[in-house]
Amino acid sequence: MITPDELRPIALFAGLDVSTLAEIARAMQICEYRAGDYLAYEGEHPPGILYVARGRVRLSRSAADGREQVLAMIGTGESLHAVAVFDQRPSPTSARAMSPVRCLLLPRDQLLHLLRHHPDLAIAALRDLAGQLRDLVVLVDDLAFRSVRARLARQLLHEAAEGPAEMTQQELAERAGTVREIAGRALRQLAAEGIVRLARGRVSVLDPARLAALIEE
Amino acid sequence: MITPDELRPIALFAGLDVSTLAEIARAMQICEYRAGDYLAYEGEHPPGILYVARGRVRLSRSAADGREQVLAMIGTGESLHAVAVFDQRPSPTSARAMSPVRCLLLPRDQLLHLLRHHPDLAIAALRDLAGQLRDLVVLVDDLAFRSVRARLARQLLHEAAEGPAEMTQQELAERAGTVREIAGRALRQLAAEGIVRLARGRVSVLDPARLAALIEE
DNA sequence: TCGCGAATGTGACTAAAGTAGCAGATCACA
DNA sequence: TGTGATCTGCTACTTTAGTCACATTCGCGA
Repeated sequence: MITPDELRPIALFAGLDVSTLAEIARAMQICEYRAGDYLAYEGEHPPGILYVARGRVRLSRSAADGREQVLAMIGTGESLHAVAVFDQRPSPTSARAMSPVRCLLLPRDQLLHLLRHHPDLAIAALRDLAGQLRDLVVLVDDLAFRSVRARLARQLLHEAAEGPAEMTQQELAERAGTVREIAGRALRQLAAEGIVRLARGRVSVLDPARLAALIEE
Repeated sequence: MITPDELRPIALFAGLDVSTLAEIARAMQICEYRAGDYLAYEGEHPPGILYVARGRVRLSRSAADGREQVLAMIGTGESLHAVAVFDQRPSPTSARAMSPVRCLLLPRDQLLHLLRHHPDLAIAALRDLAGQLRDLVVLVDDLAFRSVRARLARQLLHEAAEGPAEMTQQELAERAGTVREIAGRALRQLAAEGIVRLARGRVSVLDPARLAALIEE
């Protein structure tokens, strides 16, 4: 059983009254995943929207030859599967838990029912999708115009905003849309320039300002 | 003055009753543009959603060095500016008329008012945004995994579905996310292989099947 | 503390795409 | 009809990123 309190971290539901929250809570189911589990694969038809209550999920798209491009990292309070649920076509992305993940599933029918009776919720959902669209435009911009070095800089700034980024060079490479060797070389150069410090499974940003400047070539 | 009839081509409004259509029509304003005009630039705050009633609009994103990546071509019945209108941040894209364009502007306030009172409209808008998101995922996939040749093949198939594609190599290059010289080379090779025929300002597809095969490497 | 697996470091090579520069073709329109 | 602008063709060169094949290092549990 889900309590309305558990809906609090989900931005979409902020500002709803208690009885509506209770109604939503009743419609939802809990899904738990271990780190590494796939929540869903490309091409599937998800049963409803998933809201992440705890943990981080990686949305990605894979090529025939096994390469993988990370599209977004979904954190607490954010949603998954909106695209496929709203247009009722196969999901364009795979989703994988990068840590232990707790999700709340809102089945499609119940979602539509809620949207019909709570216009503010629909408008909040529109804002949410608009944000996802904006993020993807930035990704396209990155892939079309920027070098690996610049993309790495963006990832590092984003990931190491507070405290060092705890991730392998492999993972960092995939987020930046490149391969391990290239990411490693770029990182070592950044380290040589005194912009970052490297350790096994960790990158610390020493000079955020210069890193930010690198994003714009 | 806009008549409800003019709203017919806009898929989003299909299925609404006549009085609602009249209400929407009253709230809208007509905007006309000549081929080549910019409807809006990156970073602006659009006053509302634009629906294309006639013509084609190119959404693009430009780099500091002048390169341009086409994000989408918007045709009759489709919408513009949804992202910025819903999340109230600067528009992430520029929009340019590629032919004489007639648009209907629905100001933000009126849009929100309509959405609040017509839940089906909100759900249709969510479906619309979901479709845009799906298209962008395909674009990311293209940029991350496919060669210029494959991207060109996709553009050609899409654009020359019926009749030859009437566009310059420059325009084709921008849609495929590359530069003129590279697109030209790839086109000449396709021509040598008998897959397309080239003429000034025009590309005819001779062998759609082989072209389709090229998309998957 | 041994050893294994994961993570990282490196160099040589290849491929793809972008850059530069210019010539020739074609079109629109004065 | 000619003339400037636009579009296209072509070659040589540079850069960036990806591939391959190993060597090395580190951390942790047996």
